[in-house]
Amino acid sequence: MAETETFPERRRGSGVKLVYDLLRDEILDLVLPPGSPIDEVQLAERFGMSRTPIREALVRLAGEGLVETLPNRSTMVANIDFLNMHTFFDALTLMYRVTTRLAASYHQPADLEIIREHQARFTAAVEAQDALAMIASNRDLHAAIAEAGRNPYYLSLFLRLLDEGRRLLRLYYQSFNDRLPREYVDEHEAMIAAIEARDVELCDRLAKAHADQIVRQIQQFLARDQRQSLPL
Amino acid sequence: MAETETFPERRRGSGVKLVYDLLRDEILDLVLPPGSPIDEVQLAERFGMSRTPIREALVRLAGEGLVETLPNRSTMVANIDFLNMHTFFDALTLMYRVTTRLAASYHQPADLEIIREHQARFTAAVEAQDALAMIASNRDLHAAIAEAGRNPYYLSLFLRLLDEGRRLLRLYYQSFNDRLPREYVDEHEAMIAAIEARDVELCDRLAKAHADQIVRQIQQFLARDQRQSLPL
DNA sequence: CGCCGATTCTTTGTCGACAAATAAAATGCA
DNA sequence: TGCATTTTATTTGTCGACAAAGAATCGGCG
Repeated sequence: MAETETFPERRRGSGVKLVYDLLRDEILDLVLPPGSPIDEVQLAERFGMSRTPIREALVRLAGEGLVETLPNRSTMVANIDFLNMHTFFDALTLMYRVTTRLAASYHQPADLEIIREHQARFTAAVEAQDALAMIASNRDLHAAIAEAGRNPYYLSLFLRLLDEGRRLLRLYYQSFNDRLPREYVDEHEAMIAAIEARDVELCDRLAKAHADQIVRQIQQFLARDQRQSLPL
Repeated sequence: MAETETFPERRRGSGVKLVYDLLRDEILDLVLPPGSPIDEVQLAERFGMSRTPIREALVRLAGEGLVETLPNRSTMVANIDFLNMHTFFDALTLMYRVTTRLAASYHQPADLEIIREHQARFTAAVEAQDALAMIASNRDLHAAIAEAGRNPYYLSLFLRLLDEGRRLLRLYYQSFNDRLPREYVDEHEAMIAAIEARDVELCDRLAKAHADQIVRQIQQFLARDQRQSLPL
């Protein structure tokens, strides 16, 4: 029997955010795998609230493409589009480059502190061989760099891509312990130093190399999967 | 007295889309100027439906940043952020370039037909000195080019930027008749030809030049406004 | 006359209920 | 038995109502 969650009295207006955040996490962590049906009444019972805030949370998630809603029919967790993965890689690489460049130009001292905190967490995760923590802190680090670039348009697209990537990496997180090496820590350090030095061109090169490496790694996973699923 | 609109019997589920599309148009056409308060019950009466679908449409619009919602307080049409306009120009220029490049690589014959249709409409608008039609068809043309590039991530960001730009251009649409010259028609023709020739680098240069010109034009408007609003 | 607190009023966030739309099950017919 | 059609069941989309949270108004006190 599933453990019953209990949600204490909450303030008016906090319901949607609660549901939204939790659902979003469960989707990105693959607790709710792609294609899972989402039942409104079931969620309403689980959170102890009416269907209205649930629906609002689902509408927001649909706006970000995390769930898909067929009219008059159930909404489900969005699938991962493996066929057009190259468009994802292309956009991800470009956003890596652009946000890092802008960070070099527009960062302020407080930004670097935040960036270094995330980098410290990433380093700790690598040393602890904690793949899930690596994925999370890596994402947070690059999000912080994008924030320092101060372009909300790039930031929102980048966050969307990073989250999609988070979901993708979770698929293979078991394989990460031996594949996310200390090398990544050094690459991050180099990028942070280049940002601090405000060296835009160096940032661009480092970001591109970093992105390429991540893309290559994911593609390895994908290729391995496709080989395994080949008909014999 | 305002003319009463009448909305005939509609199919279940079509309500939100109706409200969403109409509100969106009214916001982008500045019928609802930035900062306008949005009253749910008023909209509910106007459309002859309950507040529930209205709210869902507003949530979607908030997800795209077209309206801003303060908790427990009225939601209003999002303001135009004139202070950070450069981030908008930067992103717009990059998306012009990237989508045109991709169109050169990935377009198919049917895409070119659609693109040419929009270009024909744009040309007609220029000859008719119809500034509003110019703005609309110019947006549609570039959206079609982005579609031909087949990257949904770029496309969604680009659409958002184009719509924000549509709102911006409406501010100055009276000044357009003498400022959107035939030159733009020729630039479009050159871009379309470069796409057809699959010349990626040429597309990049043309797109950048085109974007720069549009940015310069908007900046002229902005500068003129700021001069007029200078304290004397 | 002006400032502060209580009261009213407006608007939002949430709820439970109902009806339409579709899927699933049951029934009839060949 | 297999297929088409009706019936039931499930789930969504919409509604009207109510209560909480601010904003505006009013009244009291200095």
